[in-house]
Amino acid sequence: MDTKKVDRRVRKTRKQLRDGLARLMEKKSIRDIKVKELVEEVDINRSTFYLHYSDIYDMLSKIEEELIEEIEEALRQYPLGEGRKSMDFLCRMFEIMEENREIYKALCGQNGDANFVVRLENMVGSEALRSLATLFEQVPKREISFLYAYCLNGCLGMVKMWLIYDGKETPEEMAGLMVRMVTNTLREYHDAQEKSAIS
Amino acid sequence: MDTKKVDRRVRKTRKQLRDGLARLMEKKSIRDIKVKELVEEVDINRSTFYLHYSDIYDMLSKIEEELIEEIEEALRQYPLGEGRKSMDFLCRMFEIMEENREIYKALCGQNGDANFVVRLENMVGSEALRSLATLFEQVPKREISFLYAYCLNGCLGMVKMWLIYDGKETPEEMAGLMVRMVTNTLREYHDAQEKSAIS
DNA sequence: TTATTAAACGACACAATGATGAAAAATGAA
DNA sequence: TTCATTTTTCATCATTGTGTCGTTTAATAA
Repeated sequence: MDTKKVDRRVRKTRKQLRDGLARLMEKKSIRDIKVKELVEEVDINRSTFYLHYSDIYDMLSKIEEELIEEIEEALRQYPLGEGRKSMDFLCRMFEIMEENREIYKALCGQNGDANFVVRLENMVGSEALRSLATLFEQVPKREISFLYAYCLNGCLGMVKMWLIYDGKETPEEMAGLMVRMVTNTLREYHDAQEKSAIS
Repeated sequence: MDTKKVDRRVRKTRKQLRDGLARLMEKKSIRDIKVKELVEEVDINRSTFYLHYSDIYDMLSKIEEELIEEIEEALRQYPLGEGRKSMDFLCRMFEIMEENREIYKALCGQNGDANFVVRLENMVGSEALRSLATLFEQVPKREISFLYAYCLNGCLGMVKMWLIYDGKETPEEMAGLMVRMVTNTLREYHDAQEKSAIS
């Protein structure tokens, strides 16, 4: 990584700002966190903030970018395909989220950023459910998008629940539970497929 | 209703402001809509805005309040219980959302308000899934909250999909599809229940 | 040690906010 | 229609946060 190449001072201030933002987001909505407030929280000159970000939302979106990137890397590492691979990815995803639980909690919670959730959804969704593509062939065209939305948002709901209520479940347990949920939802179509395979 | 009791001027300005906000929200995120901008959009004096709302977010939350209230009324009208009642409520809910599709789209979409979605979720969720309480008895305690989160967020995902992509499905079709999805998800537990009833 | 780079500092014009009091306009009730 | 009431408008003001700059100070990598 180019992590080592960045000036220590830059690393330090970015970390301070990021931690400070997470701290402030626990207390209040991002909508009324001011640049001035943040730099006072972490005791950094306001000019310095503008050296790194153009405003609070720019900063937020750059943090989100890093988080998304981390998940994308996991997707590359465990390219989805057959069952086992999906589990591996999901486990890794929950691990990543556990490591950054505070910021994920803030972003996915009540005062969170709907945009971030949508981005997560699109990225994971388009990949994660691709492995179930064959199942979807049995679904009537008109229903596909709703079935897709149902499963995807359902999974995201589980993630949110786990994040926000500080769930003690291990990444493995969560991944297993999630796969079971989706499997149940798709069983109807799965059964139909088996039937048509027999006849 | 006290709708008639409010001064015509007040009704007029509130409506202007509300429509103007919806118009602005199509173009940009609520986060950078300014009071000044809104009052210029609808050609109303800035002081007048402050006569009604303390700021843009106060205005938004009051609009949300009205929307929530409308759904709550539907819940009172069709108190959930057994199957048929749930369908009636869901149909009515989709009707309400269809009538206000633009504002719902804005609030539930990418630039939407996470807080509003959470409120919808809590209200509908706590009521709508109560009717399935008996089914949930069969679910292991540890899994209940995740099953709940999965179903609830899955349903919400369907709603969002329908709103955002201007789904042409009728409220009845959507309600039916939604019930089917949840039923499928719960089938595993439902079957277990039947088995245990036999043994 | 030294050249480079980042952070701090002070200053600036600017935009939006929120509040105020008084004048003008619209309204509902008689 | 008239009139008292209420809302909206208007001009003004102090306040706060924004974004940008040039300079100085300090930390860093080599």
